[in-house]
Amino acid sequence: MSRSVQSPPLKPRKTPTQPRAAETVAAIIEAAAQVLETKGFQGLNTNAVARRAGVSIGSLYQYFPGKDALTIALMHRQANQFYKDAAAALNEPTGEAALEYLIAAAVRQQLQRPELGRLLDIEESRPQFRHEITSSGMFLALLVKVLKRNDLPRQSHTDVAAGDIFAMVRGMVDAAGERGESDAANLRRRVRAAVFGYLTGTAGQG
Amino acid sequence: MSRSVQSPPLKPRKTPTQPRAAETVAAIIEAAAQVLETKGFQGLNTNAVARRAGVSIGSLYQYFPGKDALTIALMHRQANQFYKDAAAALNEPTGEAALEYLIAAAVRQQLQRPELGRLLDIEESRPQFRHEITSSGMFLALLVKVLKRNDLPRQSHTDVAAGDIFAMVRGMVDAAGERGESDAANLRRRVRAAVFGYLTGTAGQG
Amino acid sequence: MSRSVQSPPLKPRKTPTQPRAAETVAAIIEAAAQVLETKGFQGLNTNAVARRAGVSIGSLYQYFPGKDALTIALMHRQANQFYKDAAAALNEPTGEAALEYLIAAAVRQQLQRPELGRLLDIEESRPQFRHEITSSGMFLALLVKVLKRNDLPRQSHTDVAAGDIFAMVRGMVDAAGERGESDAANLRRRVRAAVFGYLTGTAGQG
Amino acid sequence: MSRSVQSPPLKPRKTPTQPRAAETVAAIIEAAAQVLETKGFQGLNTNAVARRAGVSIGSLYQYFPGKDALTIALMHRQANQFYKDAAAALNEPTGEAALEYLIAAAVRQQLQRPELGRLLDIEESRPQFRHEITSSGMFLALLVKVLKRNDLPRQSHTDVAAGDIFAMVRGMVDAAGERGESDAANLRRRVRAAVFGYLTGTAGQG
DNA sequence: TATGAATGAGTGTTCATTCAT
DNA sequence: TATGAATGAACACTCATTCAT
Repeated sequence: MSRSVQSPPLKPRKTPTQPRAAETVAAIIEAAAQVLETKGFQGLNTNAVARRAGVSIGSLYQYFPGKDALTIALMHRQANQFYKDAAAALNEPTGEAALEYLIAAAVRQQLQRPELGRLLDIEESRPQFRHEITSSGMFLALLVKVLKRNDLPRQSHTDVAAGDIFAMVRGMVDAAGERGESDAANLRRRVRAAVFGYLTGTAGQG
Repeated sequence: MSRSVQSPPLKPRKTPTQPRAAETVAAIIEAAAQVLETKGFQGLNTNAVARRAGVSIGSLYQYFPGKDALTIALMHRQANQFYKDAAAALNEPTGEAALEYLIAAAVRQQLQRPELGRLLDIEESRPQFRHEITSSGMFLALLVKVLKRNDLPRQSHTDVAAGDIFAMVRGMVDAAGERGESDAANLRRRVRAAVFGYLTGTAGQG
Repeated sequence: MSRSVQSPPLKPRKTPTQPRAAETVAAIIEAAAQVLETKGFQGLNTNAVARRAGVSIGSLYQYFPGKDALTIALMHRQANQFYKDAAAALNEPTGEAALEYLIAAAVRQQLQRPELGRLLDIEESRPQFRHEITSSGMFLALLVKVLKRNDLPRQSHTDVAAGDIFAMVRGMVDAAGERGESDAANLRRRVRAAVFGYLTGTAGQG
Repeated sequence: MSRSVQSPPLKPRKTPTQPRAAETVAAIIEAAAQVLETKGFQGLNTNAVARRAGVSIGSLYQYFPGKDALTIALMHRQANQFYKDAAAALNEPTGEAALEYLIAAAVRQQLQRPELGRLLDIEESRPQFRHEITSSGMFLALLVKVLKRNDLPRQSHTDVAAGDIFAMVRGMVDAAGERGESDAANLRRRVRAAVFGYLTGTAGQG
């Protein structure tokens, strides 16, 4: 029939109760990740995802009300994964250690599946997705907390600094992943240099 | 017919010699820019561009062999514009001044049409476009030259440093544009802090 | 991508200027009529209509923004056709003659393409179509005018009477068409009996 | 799997003997009625019916071999209900009283659940359902009997008259329901005027 | 050369129906 | 027997591209 008048649904359609269903959902999300990695945005279509997941297109729509909801689910999965790792930063004794941990977590996440991370970073900026839970959102939130620690150079506008640092880090790790870098330690060192250099250079200004 | 299976042509179909044709080409490219800015990737389609340019879809295809060629032409236009401004950096007496100039040029370019710049930065990473002349390419090339100046902290791998700095700067200015920042001086100052902090922090390592 | 957030468009997409386009539009509408007649509501799909019209699905969507718009165009075509015939009723000297003319026009319209008329009568009651110009709407509007003539039995509520008569006539001619009746004169006579019987029976009450 | 290519089964799959099953069947049919009333034809799908009935889709298919069978069951339920009321018309002493009773029953039925009645009237005309037991069928059958009574104006073709009257009445009560009328007495009066007016007007002709 | 009508492969989504558990 | 996960044909609609005029 005609198009829906409703705004497109973004939330999962049903929470799978049976284990089989949970497997299906996970398989679909992972398939989406793989399609995105290998075929890019253009190749990411619901039929391709269903095919790669080894399920029918109908099954995909049992659990995701639309293509966007699928993308969001993937974002959430990545955000969760990142958060599990990165949240430990808050346990570090010093701000410096916490910030280093956060950088390390970002590098780890990115070098694990570089293309996926890069493309999801791009997706996150689409208006439809602005308010979703994302790895970037997690990163930024943790960053704001860490930057308020005493031992780090005091910023006049913590949120601006957090935004800048987030953007720098994301830019650098995305680019590194795109170039095929795999030496995490090396990348970590360079990102640290940029971040701490920024903090020192902006301290007290503003 | 259907979309070509062959690798589609990316070069302009004809170089317009008559002034009338040149105007048409320019109008189409600007229309593409406006559609991209206002409607995003999804809204960027050849019919919409032709309509906004005030030409028929047939005319568009007279000058551009396909959608990608149009995008590339837009990239080239922006790259040229940027280069005209940024190339003057090489005339600066010191490396520091040159680098500052380059940063300023990047900030200028970005704050002028933030969404356009941001979206084109994304487009540039698509495999089809990897080898095209882009603002980013210009920026990176100039950066490599500038970083070799004597007065800047020596980097063990100039190209890596250039890549990092380029990524940082792009990340920061794109994010600033996305947030709607318009204070160029302020942004410039923060980017400078990041860049020089990075250079200092990485100098001699590696 | 995802579904439109707009309410579905019901108006024609472009008014054809070239004669070729006008032909195409007419062919599509007639094809819709034929598909509806032969396959019913369930068989009325855009692909089938395009196929029967001998045009591509793309052409159909050049002129009609959606399936509903196509149905509406068909309704309008039938309404126009009916109105051209039925409006002459107002020229009749007496109310009785006018009413008879109107009935005759309704019978003519219905026996010409009975199934089409019947199915469109049903379609007209769908909420999406309630405010469109339809044969029924034309009929009802003319009826209201005619019933106010002096020589017809005065009704306490002209609009109610018009509604009733309209419903009776439509019910009878639809049913006759469904049964395959083709004797217009006979049907006309029976409808007349019902209508004038009603008018006499309700006159002055209310 | 896909929709059957065979002519689908229309009869209930099993006659429920256990009271529990009978309840389930009744719940499903009532759910179908409610979905039809609230969502129209478009919203009437087996999953929605099962959900509203509070049973699984699998259970629905235990009792009904397909969607059409469900619709038919609903038609039969309404036909039975109508018949229980309307059959008493045959007990009336005069044809006139019988006919009035029949009209009253039709009005009652319609004003009780107007939208349901209207939509089922439409469904009944679909080829798949032409030979099913329906309220309309019951009405028509009773009408034929009543019209043969002596005291009513003799019709040269009783079946044609019955068809006409049935169509008039159905048209009027459906339209009244659609308009939201609830004054049964008033509607009854107008329908009576139409019916008796018709009988008088056609008497002896033919 | 310019126009815009026409094309059709491709994509998102629905829903009747099946069947393993 | 009841459940609900899974299926896939079918259908609405888009958009890059071609070509007759």
